[in-house]
Amino acid sequence: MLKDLEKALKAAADETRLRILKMLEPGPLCVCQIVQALRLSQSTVSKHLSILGGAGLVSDERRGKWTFYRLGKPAAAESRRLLAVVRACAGTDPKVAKDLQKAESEKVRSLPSCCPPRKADKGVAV
Amino acid sequence: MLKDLEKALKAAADETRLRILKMLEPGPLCVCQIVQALRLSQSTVSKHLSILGGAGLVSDERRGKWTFYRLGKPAAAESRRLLAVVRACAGTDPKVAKDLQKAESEKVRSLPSCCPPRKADKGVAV
DNA sequence: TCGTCACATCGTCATACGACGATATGACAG
DNA sequence: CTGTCATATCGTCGTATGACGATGTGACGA
Repeated sequence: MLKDLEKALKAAADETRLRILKMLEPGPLCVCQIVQALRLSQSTVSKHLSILGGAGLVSDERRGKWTFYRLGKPAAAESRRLLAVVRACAGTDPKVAKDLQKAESEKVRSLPSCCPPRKADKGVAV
Repeated sequence: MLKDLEKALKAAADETRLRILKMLEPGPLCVCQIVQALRLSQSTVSKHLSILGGAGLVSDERRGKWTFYRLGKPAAAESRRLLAVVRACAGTDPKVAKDLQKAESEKVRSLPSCCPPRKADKGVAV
């Protein structure tokens, strides 16, 4: 349907959400890490993630108190195509590079408290 | 740049503009034909076309009094990719089908007055 | 030159969207 | 149970966006 395509495009058509998508390309992140990297309020980030999720561009996985987001797993055909467009573009954008860097450092810093290894858990795909 | 990608996505992320892009897939149309098919005011359609043009998703060609629009010729890599996504999606949407039909009939009806064959013009790619 | 036609641009209005702080929810620690 | 932490949701505010009618512009035809 046309409306679905519009929804997916609208979800992606926002700088903040594009930055989030770019941050998730290397792998999943939990909300607090994204908040730290973007330096936006938690409520704002949460809402953006909700919008991305509603469009099938990301999916979430609850892990205890934390929620990890990754690039769309359920991925309808259109979402996957759209993600491919995002992946192929703006790869060298300075803001994106900085976000990735921050996310990486936040990942390292928050790992001990944020991602305690659980039994039967072979690492959190850092 | 991230902003360019955002601009292209924002341009495409609107139902009316998606309908226009879908209408242009079979071939160029002039503004009046699009207006008739969409049943929107001329100013509204013109603005949408301007937005699409600014994002490189369509290009215009003046032909006397008329302006024909076609899917983005200058097409930066990202625009071309995005158009491919649009092309691949919502192909069976009922609204799109109806638009195409209307555009086709408008094309036929307006052809004599709208697209007078000019010397050294091998047809207007109807 | 004057009027008309096709289209672009401007000004305005109602609605949509993104930002935030405040608050609700749900999982764990004590 | 109670408190705390990580997220989600709600209410609000300022700005962006899409719709329209009115008007400007440039290319014809009389």
